[in-house]
Amino acid sequence: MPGRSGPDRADLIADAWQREQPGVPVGSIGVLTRIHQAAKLLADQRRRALTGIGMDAATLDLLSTLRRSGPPYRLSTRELTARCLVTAGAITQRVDRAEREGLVRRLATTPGSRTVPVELTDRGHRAVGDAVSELLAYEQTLLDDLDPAEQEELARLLALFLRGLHDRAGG
Amino acid sequence: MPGRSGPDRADLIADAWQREQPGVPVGSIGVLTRIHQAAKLLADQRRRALTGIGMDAATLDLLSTLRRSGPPYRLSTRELTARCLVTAGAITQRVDRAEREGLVRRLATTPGSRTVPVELTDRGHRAVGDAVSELLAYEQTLLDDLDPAEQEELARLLALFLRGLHDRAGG
DNA sequence: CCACAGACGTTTAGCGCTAAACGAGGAGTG
DNA sequence: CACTCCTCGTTTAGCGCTAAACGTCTGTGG
Repeated sequence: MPGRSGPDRADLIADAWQREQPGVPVGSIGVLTRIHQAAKLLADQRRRALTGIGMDAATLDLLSTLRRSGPPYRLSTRELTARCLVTAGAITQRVDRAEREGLVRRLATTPGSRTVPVELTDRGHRAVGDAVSELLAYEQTLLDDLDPAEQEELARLLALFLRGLHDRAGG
Repeated sequence: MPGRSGPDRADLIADAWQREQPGVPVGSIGVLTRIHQAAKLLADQRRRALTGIGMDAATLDLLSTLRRSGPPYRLSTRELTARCLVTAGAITQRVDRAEREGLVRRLATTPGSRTVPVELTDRGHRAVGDAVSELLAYEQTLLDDLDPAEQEELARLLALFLRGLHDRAGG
C-alpha cells in the first residue's frame, strides 16, 4: 500500500467545517492546527521527561538561556524577558522560584542603572548541563520518522513561516 | 540579495549550545524549537484576537468541537477529552465555565450509562459560528508569506511528524 | 531645581491546565 | 448474590502564565 496515510486529526477538522459550515476558509487548518497539536504533544512529553529528573520546562528555559549566553552566565531581567518570549512578570516569578532552589541569584543593581542582573549559580550550572544533554538526546529520537532531508526542509519552512509571524507581531 | 536570511532564534540557540557545550546533540532544535516558538506566537495572537470579541481559546475549542460534530451538537465528556487533547479535569472545568455563560448544557445521563452528554445551546451555536469564521479568516493571513506549494509541503511534513509523535505517545 | 515622562522590575488577580485522589455506578466472575 | 474491577466524571492542590496596576529610579526640559 504505497503512500498509506489516512486523514489525520487536522484533515478531519477541516472536512468537518467544510461539511458543517460551507464557505468557511479552512486553508489555514492544515498548518496551524498541526503546529498547535505538535507543540501540545511535545510539551506534554517534555513535562513528563523533566518531572522524572526533578525539573520543569519553565525553570529549564530560564537556566538554559543563562547557560547559553556564555560566561559570566548573567543576564538582566529585561534580556531574559526578550529571550524567553514570556512577560516580565513571568520572569520575576521564574527567578523567584529558581532563587529559592539555589539555581540562580540576583545581584545588586550597579549604581546608575536599574537593571537587575541574574546569575547562574554553580548548582544551577550543573543542573542545566545534565538536563539539557539528556533532553536533547531524547528529543532527537522524536524526529526519527523523518529522514535528514525532510527534517531540513521542515526546519526551513518553519523558519520562513516564523519570520513572517515575527514581523507581524514585533514590528 | 537573493536568499536573504540571516540566522533566526533557533539557529542562534543551536550555535550557542555548540559553542558552550560541544558534543551536545543539537539536531532536534531546528524543528522542535521552531514548533514551540510558532505555537507560542500563534497562541498569543489568538488570545488577543479572541479577547476582542469576548471569547477565549479554551471555550472556543470546546464549542468548536461540539459544533463540528454536527447535529445534535452533543458529545460525552469522554469524547470531548479525547478530541480536545486535554485531561478530563480540564473538560469538567471548561464545561462548568461555558455552562455558567449559557453556551452549553449538561443533559441527564441516560439509564444504563454513566456518560454525561454535553450539548451546544442556541446561544453557543451562534457564538461559535461568529468566532470561528472571523478567526479562520484572520489566521489565513498569517500564512501569506508562504506560497500555496510551500503551505502544502509544510502541512505534509507536519502531518508526517505528528504521525510518529502520536504513535509514540498513544500506543 | 523641580516636574514629568519613560524604562525597569515587582506585585496581584484571575485564568487554565495537570496530576492525583476520590466517588459512584455498571459489568464480570465465583 | 457478593466481590472485585473498571470506567466515567468531578474535585482539589498547586503550577505557570498574562495583563494591568504599581513603585521606583533615571534622565530631560522648562
